Amino acid sequence: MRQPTMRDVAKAAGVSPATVSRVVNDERYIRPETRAAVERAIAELGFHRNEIARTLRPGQAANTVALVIEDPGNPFWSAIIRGAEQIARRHRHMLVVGSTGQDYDQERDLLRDLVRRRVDGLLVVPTAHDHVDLHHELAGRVPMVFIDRVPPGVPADSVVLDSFGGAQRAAAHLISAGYRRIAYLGGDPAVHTGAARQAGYRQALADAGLPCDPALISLGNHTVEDAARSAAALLTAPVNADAVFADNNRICVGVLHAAAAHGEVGIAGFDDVELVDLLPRPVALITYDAVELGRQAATLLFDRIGGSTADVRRLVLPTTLVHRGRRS
Amino acid sequence: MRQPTMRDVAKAAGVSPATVSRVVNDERYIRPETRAAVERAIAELGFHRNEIARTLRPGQAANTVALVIEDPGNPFWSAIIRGAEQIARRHRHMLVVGSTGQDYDQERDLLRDLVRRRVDGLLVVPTAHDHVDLHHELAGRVPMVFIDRVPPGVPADSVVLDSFGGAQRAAAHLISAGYRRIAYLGGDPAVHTGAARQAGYRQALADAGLPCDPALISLGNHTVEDAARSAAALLTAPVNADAVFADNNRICVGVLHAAAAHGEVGIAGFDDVELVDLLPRPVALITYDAVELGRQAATLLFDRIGGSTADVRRLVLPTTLVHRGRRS
DNA sequence: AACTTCTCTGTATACGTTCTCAGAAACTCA
DNA sequence: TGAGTTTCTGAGAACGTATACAGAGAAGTT
Repeated sequence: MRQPTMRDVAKAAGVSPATVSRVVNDERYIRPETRAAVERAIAELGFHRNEIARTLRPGQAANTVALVIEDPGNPFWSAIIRGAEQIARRHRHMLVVGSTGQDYDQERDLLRDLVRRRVDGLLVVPTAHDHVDLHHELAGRVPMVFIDRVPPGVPADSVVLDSFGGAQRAAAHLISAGYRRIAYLGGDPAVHTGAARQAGYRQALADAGLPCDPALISLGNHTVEDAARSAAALLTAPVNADAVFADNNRICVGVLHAAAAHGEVGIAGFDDVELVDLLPRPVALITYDAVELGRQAATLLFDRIGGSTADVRRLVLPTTLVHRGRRS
Repeated sequence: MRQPTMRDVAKAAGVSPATVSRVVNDERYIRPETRAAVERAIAELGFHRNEIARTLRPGQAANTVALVIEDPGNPFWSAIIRGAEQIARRHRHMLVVGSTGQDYDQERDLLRDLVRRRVDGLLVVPTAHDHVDLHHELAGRVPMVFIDRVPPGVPADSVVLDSFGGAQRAAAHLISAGYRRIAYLGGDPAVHTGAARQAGYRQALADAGLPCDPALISLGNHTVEDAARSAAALLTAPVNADAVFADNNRICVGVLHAAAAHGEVGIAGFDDVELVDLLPRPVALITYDAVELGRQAATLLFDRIGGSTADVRRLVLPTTLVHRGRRS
């Protein structure tokens, strides 16, 4: 399956490879008959310019940016893909999506591989682990924008959500609805958003003068099933929580499953979740524009690729508290 | 931001570029001190081998396969991504994901771009339009496997779901539950799965001796909102459907929204949908292993990349009818 | 008519890597 | 000690493309 080259096209059209290159790049100064002959040869042979070889020339960009996320199955990340893709397309760049599955080794391999392939820029959701040295090293070699989480001390742009504010508002809502024993269900405590959201939750409790019972805090819930198990435990004796704040959409789904077996339970969560509005119970959710998150990050990236040397920028996107679900 | 090259490393280590290449590729016959010197220089300069240049050499594969899907936001496609990625990783290949958004022009541009970048193979969910010539042309140049939809007449492997059988079973279930005016809500009628599912639905009606009222058929529902509007119309006069079969997960969500405003409505749908099991109404769903779909397709692809010249293979994955939701 | 400018095309080189070839040094075995 | 083998390294040629340079012919200008 060897692909035809410009040399093959040149031979077929009876011209030099340089002329073929000129036709392909639509340059001036080509006799119409020559152009026609070359185009005929291209069509006949089914020639596709080898973009790999083209990129090798100095000054030729790969016209590719990469997005490294955790799991494309989560609607949060896939919305970011859509946003980033919109902007990449606008800049006539190809978007390569890779996923890490929360595994640092995979993130490292993937990022190295992308740099080796000389992508023009990287959009990265770092895994939890603080291997700042890798990010630091790469940030110096290729334009890079961090999404949702910011490795401390790495000089690169970033776009995150207002995790603290959102969580604080969600918890405050539960308090004002009369709940007093509000549990917090989180994922990996090393993830920065988790820390920020837990802090917001604590702040809301403190603002209301409520004590923060450590028994109400559950961390390390990585899957829907983890969260369902943890929530079930928290909602029964001896903890007896009367409400739950879910750190993210996966955890929220797990909590909803667990809560189905209980009566009155206050539920709030970070991230929007589809179909929650049809559930027979009220649920408060912190929502935001995830597509915009991807767009903003990509916009920052292309600004850097374009040569911007502005100071490091840290965007924080606002969140909104919405009320889903219905009183049954 | 020029990246250091092997030449730079060679100069820094006081050896020739060939020796650097040998160290990087971990070849035999290198003096330990030489190796150490080169490795020191690599670390010092932060050298990353240029994979682009490497791929240019004849016989060197890009070690990249691409997956072209419609929309990464739909859990159906993202599950396929996961499956394909598992297999790609196992074969030490990078997986590039591109999306077409159901737009044929984008699919064409994307596929051309991928071929130009000399990916080793393509996993493609073709858009609805029957531009078979493009697929035919590309299938001759690069190993290709079609997922979920099969362009007619293109000599390439494919993996699809048992759409006909699944739809038939779902419709038969609604009939056996006593419903008689069962509506069919579909998307783009040019999509092959849609045609197969509608055929399965009609077969079930025919098997039960039920007439097939054209007023019960609604096509062209591309979004959740489209489906909700269509379903609302079908469930009221003059059509007065008493049940709905939803062609895919997006449509099913729309139907669920519309049905919330009605009393007793029989609902069945193709694809699984999260949280449906917590809804206060029974819903029958046709489920399957979407991750396995991606795995099977990638496995076929790597088999071809490995040089297999077996006859064209067409895998059909089975589906299961499950009962979600609860009687309220 | 001589000169300049414009149009068109080919030759040759470079991009960063791998790999063949070849040569030098060190080791083995008679 | 001499011939053969193994270990190590460098020079140089590709891979497919883009481009600087040069050159030739045509057209325009003085």
